[in-house]
Amino acid sequence: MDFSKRLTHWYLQNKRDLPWRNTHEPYHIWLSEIMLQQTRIEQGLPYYYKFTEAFPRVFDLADASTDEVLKLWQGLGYYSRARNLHETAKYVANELDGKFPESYKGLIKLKGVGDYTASAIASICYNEPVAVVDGNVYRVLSRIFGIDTPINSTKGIKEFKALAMELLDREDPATFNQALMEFGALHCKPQNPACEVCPFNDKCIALKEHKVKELPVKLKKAKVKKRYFNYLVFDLENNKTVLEQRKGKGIWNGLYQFPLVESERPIGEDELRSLDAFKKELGKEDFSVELFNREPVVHKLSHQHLYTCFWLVNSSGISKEAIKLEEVLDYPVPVLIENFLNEYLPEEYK
DNA sequence: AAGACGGGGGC
DNA sequence: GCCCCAGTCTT
Repeated sequence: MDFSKRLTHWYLQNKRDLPWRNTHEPYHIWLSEIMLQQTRIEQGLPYYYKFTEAFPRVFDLADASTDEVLKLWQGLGYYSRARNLHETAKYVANELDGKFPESYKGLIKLKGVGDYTASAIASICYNEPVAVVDGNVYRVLSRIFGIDTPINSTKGIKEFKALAMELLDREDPATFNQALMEFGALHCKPQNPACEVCPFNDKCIALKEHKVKELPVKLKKAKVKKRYFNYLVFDLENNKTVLEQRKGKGIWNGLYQFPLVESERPIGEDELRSLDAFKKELGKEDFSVELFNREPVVHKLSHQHLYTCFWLVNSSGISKEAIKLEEVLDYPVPVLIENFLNEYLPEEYK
């Protein structure tokens, strides 16, 4: 029996019932695919429900404010996805009359849509014969075919895409693509794959050569950097505080946070007061500073660890623009800030 | 070609 | 502590 037949047979018996599997509408497929980039289905699912309820049509998403979109995206990570999502929604709504491009070629021009997502939408919505290659596909194909080319090398990316295209069921690319990914997610898992009961265990090279645990091969990534954040939590009279929007290319672009003073290493109050960045925040103001957390909060991102201190600053006549404390939770903030607010804010604000 | 970009979960 | 997750964009 050929590859596609075996795979599809497995899929029809084992597939999960997911909300985006009950539609071919490009808006919903696109939404789910953007959300699921580098994201587990269990983590993305609640967000899919939130977005489809808040924005039933692409026009609704286009009409929202960026802050509104980011607030709903809060906690899902990789926030450039949310900004690109919003920009593409506005483009599709306003320039394309609400209709998504109907081919891989057209789709891949959209912001936030790369080879994987364009292939997924084109195959699922329009039955275009283009193969998806996500983390699941790399793992399944590298094992069954015994391919040790690094999956994050230029050569590997081309090689796996070509193999997936070759295997693709041209009659039903939508089912084939989803079946291959679902098989990787549920059966040919990173750890403890179910090789004993695998439909491919008679031909899997990795199983035959005892290389299941070595495949796929991936080039190692840069090591984690440590950073030291000092947030100035202005505890202004009348229950107000100060938030600033992060700008630029770094993490959390577009999200809000307390005024930040970054340091080279952990510091105490005297050192904090001596930093130029701190003086810039609090020039000639009359203020007191009190450390909120005895031990730094360690917030771990995949590429950096943030050692964070929250300093409660009591300042009179501050020149910064303050917002009411009850409005703080309306702003999109990093999980690090949200966690602090949940500890710090009085109950009546939650 | 190599980094940057989040947060959560498995072991 | 390290790896992975329905990847994309920038440098």
